Parts: sequence; C-alpha cells; structure tokens
Amino acid sequence: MTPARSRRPGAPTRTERGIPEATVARLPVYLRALTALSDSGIATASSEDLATAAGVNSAKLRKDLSYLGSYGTRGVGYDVEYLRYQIAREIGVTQDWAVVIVGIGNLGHALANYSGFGTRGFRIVALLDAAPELVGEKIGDMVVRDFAELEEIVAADRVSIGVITTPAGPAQEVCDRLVAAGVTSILNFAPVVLSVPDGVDIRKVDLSIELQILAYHEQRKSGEAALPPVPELPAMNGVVTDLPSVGGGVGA
Amino acid sequence: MTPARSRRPGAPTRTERGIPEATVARLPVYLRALTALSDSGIATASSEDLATAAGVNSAKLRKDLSYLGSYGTRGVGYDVEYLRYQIAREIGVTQDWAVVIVGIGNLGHALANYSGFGTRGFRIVALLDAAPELVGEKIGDMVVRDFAELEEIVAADRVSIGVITTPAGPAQEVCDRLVAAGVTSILNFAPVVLSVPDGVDIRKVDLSIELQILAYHEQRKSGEAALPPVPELPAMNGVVTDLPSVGGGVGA
DNA sequence: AGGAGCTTGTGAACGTGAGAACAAAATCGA
DNA sequence: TCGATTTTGTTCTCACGTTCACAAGCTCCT
Ligand SMILES: NC(=O)c1ccc[n+]([C@@H]2O[C@H](COP(=O)([O-])OP(=O)(O)OC[C@H]3O[C@@H](n4cnc5c(N)ncnc54)[C@H](O)[C@@H]3O)[C@@H](O)[C@H]2O)c1
Ligand SMILES: NC(=O)c1ccc[n+]([C@@H]2O[C@H](COP(=O)([O-])OP(=O)(O)OC[C@H]3O[C@@H](n4cnc5c(N)ncnc54)[C@H](O)[C@@H]3O)[C@@H](O)[C@H]2O)c1
Repeated sequence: MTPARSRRPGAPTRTERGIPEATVARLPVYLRALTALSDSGIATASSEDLATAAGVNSAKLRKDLSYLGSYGTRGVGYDVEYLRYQIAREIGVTQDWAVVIVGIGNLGHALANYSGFGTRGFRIVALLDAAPELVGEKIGDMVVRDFAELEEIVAADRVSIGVITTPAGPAQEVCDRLVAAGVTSILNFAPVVLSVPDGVDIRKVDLSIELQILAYHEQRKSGEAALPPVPELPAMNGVVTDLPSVGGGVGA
Repeated sequence: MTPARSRRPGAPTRTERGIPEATVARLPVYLRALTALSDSGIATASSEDLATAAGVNSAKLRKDLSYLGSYGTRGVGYDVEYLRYQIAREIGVTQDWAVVIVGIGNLGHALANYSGFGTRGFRIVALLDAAPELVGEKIGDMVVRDFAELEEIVAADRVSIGVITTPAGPAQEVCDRLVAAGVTSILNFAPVVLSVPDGVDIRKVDLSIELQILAYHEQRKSGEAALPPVPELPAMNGVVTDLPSVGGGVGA
C-alpha cells in the first residue's frame, strides 16, 4: 500500500483510514444505487454505470471508492454485491443501530409509520412524547411511551441515535436530556441551532431552509428585474420604520 | 465599490451579484436568528452575537453578509430589522411563493399540517394525490385534489415550487409532470436520484442518508476495534457468496 | 479636538473538494 | 505470446470554502 507520506500540501487532512466528509455523505447514495442494481440482477458495474445511477461524475465516484480500498477490477468494473457489502461495512450498517424518536406529533407520526429505516440499518426502539394524551397510543406495532422513561430505554437498548421532532421551544432541553442519557448522535428537525458537547454529532433537517434556498434561485431565474425595489440605506443608524414584514419566523 | 477585477486566482467564480452557494445555504439560518433577536426586542447585534445565535464563526458570518452589501456599522454592529429585511429580500421571501405538494401519505400529511411555511415566505396552494380514496379529504383548511389537475393549478396560481412526497417508484414520473407543467424548483423526499433538465433546481431531503452519516461517525467513536471483521478480498472475480445481507434498500 | 475602544469589511493564507487526464492492470482475441 | 481494448486507481491542477488578522471607520469620552 501507499507508504505513510509526510503531509503533502494539498492533500486533505485525514486521520488514519479517515474518509473525507464529502465522501461519507455520498457513500449512502452509492449504497442505494448498488442495491438497486443488485435487485435488477446486475452482478457487475463499471464506475460509469454506478456514477449514472448515483447521479455523480465517474471520476468522483472512483476517487470516493478508492478511500475505502481497492475493490474494483481494472478492465471489468466492480462486483455489485461485494462492493455493496464493503460500503455497508464502512458506513456501519451491517449491524442495526437503535434509534429513539422524541416528539410524536405530525412529523413524529410520519417517521414512526415509515418502514424504510428497518431495511437500511436502523431499528426504532421507542417513540417518546411528553403529552399524557399521546402516551399509550399505538402506531403500527409500537406504543408511544412517556419521555420520562428515556434514560431507562437508552440504557437498556444501547441507543446511540436520537431523533428530535418536538417544537423548537423544548428542543434544546430535549437534546440535553438525550445527551445526558448517553445518546451521542442526534438528528434534529426543530428549527433551532442546538448546542451539544464535543463528541456528540448533530445533523439537522430543515424544510423551510431547503425551500428558501430554492426560492433564492427561483428569484434569480425570474431575472434581476424582478427584484423588489432596493431601499438604499434609507434609515440606517436610526429608528428603522416601515419595513414590510418578512418571512423567516422562529415559530414552534 | 470594488472595480471589476479580471479573474484573480483564488477568488470564487461568481456572476454579477451572484452569491456563493455555501453562503446562500446559510442566509436562511441568519434570517431565523435575526427574527429570534427581533422577537426578543433586540434592536442591534454584533457579528459575534449573530454568529453565536446562528451557530457559526463570526468571520464567516461577516464575509457572508458582505456579499449582500455593506449593511453594518463599524464599532456598533447590525441593525436587526434592517438586516433582516435585506436578507429576506436577497433570498426572495419578501413575497410569497406558491407551492404544491404531491403525494399526501404519511409525510405529505405532516407537511400539509405544518403551519411554519406560511410565516417563512411560502403558501401551499394545493395538495395532490393520485389515489381516488384520498381525493376530497380535508386537511386543515385544504382539500386533497386529483393529481390530474396539476397543470391547471400550476398555471392558475403561478406555482414555481413542487414538493414530492410520493414513493420512490413514481417519483421520476411525477417530477417530469411537474417540470412539464412549468414548475422550476423541486424539493424531493423520495429516495431516488431524479433527473431534470437544465434550468430546473432540485434539492433532496433524505432521512436514511442522514442517519447513515450519523452511523458512520458513531461506528468510529466506538473505536476501530469495533469494526466488523474485514474479509480481505475473499472471493473477488468469482462468485461472491455468503456476504451478510446489508442495509441500504431501494424500497418504495 | 483628539484619542481610546469597538466592530466591520476584506485581503491573504490555508484547507478541502472536483474533475481532467493518464499510467497501470486486467481481459480477450488472434 | 502479444497487442488491442477496457476500466480502474491516482496524480495534478484548479475552484471553492474557511479562518486569521488587521486596517478602516464609527462612537464616545475627556
Ligand atoms: N410537520 C412538518 O411538516 C414540519 C416541517 C418542518 C419542520 N417541522 C418541525 O418539526 C418539529 C415537529 O413538527 P410537528 O408538526 O410534528 O409538531 P407537533 O406539534 O405536531 O408535534 C410536536 C410533538 O412534540 C411533543 N413535545 C412537546 N414538548 C415535548 C417535550 N419537552 N418532550 C417530549 N415531547 C414533547 C408534543 O407533545 C407533540 O406531540 C417542529 O419543530 C417543526 O417546526 C415540522
Ligand atoms: N414517512 C417518512 O417518515 C419517510 C421517511 C423517509 C423517506 N420517506 C419517503 O418519502 C416518501 C413518502 O413517504 P410516505 O411515508 O408519506 O409514503 P406513503 O406511501 O404514506 O404516501 C405516498 C403517497 O403518494 C401517493 N402517490 C403514489 N403514486 C402517486 C402518483 N403517481 N402521483 C401522485 N401521488 C401518488 C400515494 O397515494 C400516497 O398517498 C417516500 O418516497 C418515502 O420513501 C418517508
């Protein structure tokens, strides 16, 4: 293998066998593409085939895969099953991860009803909510339990991943409870910036932000002309009045 | 202002008044932070204050804001209301964007019930589904309509944004219909890579991918030792047998 | 007036990511 | 056996993103 080179400039800083973050984010896409090919009975695929299925360029895909090791065959391509296993192993979904969902409202219900997680390396072990009227409700083959049982459940089921689907208000508090209970990865749907100690990973899914990014590009397509009138520094350093009310609220 | 420099190396390529993509993705976060400050009655904030509220570093925030113009006051900070308006205008959420949601199952219901979009620059004008038993159902003050009415609705309400919450199977077909009807921005929740013509923007939200990224880091925390045994090229170039079944499905 | 104290806006350095291009390795046919 | 063909793995270069560090500019106090 490549001998340990001493920090060539331009090379991404990675710890031993560490994989660049951008690559990590694409591995699940490749995994899904491989599963699709496998389901179609395709045994071998070239980087070009895979890249098309995953919606990326083939040079990028080859470089991404090269971080995992040398799993292809020149002149032939990649063995679909074998590569799939290698990626799954690298991501860590050859085993199942226990997950709790906190806040069983609109979104929590949707997630609880979703069957796609089980086939992708995750097992929902508990649905938790603080509202007494929700506790005890059956969703599929699960029952909503009291948020107070969190610590017990995390310890019993070795839960390392928590999903937050409460309103924004209590989200930080819920987050703190999760962390204190031993959860070290959090997926947050509430529109707030959560703070967590070092060692805890957090990812956020924010639909309003996604839509606003689309809106930015949409506005651009309509042509600069369509931009609202620019009030050039009308009332800086003073009482700013008469600005129209604008989107971007912090609602629960 | 800065005179038009001729392509200095190291400077991001940006069209006239274009904003780097990474910055665009953060502007909605700043917008939300500003709204929160405003709601707390705070009239002025320094880049440090804002950066803390938005969860980023203050140099980055200042540079991001500098792409919009020079809206701060040295020695003082930013006027909260004024900056909020400027960001909202840049993103394009001073006006409301019409949105249709296609596929009113678990997730579609959750989105339809969500009140947060209206306050953030978006107006849901239709809920569409192909299933006859769903058409006519009331959700809040809206009624589920037949997907066949898509073209009519898009034209009537000048819809430019579509949200896809159908299963993976029909997603590309639905996407094509949306594009043909005139929708030019799509937010996709189905776990497939959609292909769209140039000029159409697409963003995807994929919960399984988010969880798998967390799983990768989680596995790493448990220590290299916990990695599953590495079958070093056991059956390459031949019939690959006995690989455990792994997560990453392409389910509907 | 003038200086002290802050805070912005931005140049410059550094790190990460993307893609073109090609040598190395494998297969296949003659 | 050898050359033609295919496709990987990797290097090189350029583009993009982040962070530091500081001059420029504003306010307030003396
Ligand atoms: N529904 C959507 O489509 C949507 C879209 C974008 C963002 N979000 C965000 O997702 C989150 C959930 O949205 P929703 O529509 O499901 O909200 P919801 O109000 O329907 O559900 C929230 C649930 O959290 C529970 N809860 C409140 N405080 C709690 C606490 N301290 N501990 C445990 N549970 C608690 C409530 O009892 C309720 O069941 C919100 O933050 C919302 O802003 C939702
Ligand atoms: N529910 C979740 O929590 C969750 C999580 C991750 C991903 N997803 C993805 O989001 C999507 C929706 O999930 P869901 O749980 O709401 O699914 P669902 O099956 O509950 O709902 C899908 C809806 O789409 C409608 N539909 C099907 N074909 C259609 C067509 N051609 N035109 C219009 N409508 C059509 C169906 O009638 C149904 O109402 C899926 O792709 C799923 O993989 C969902």
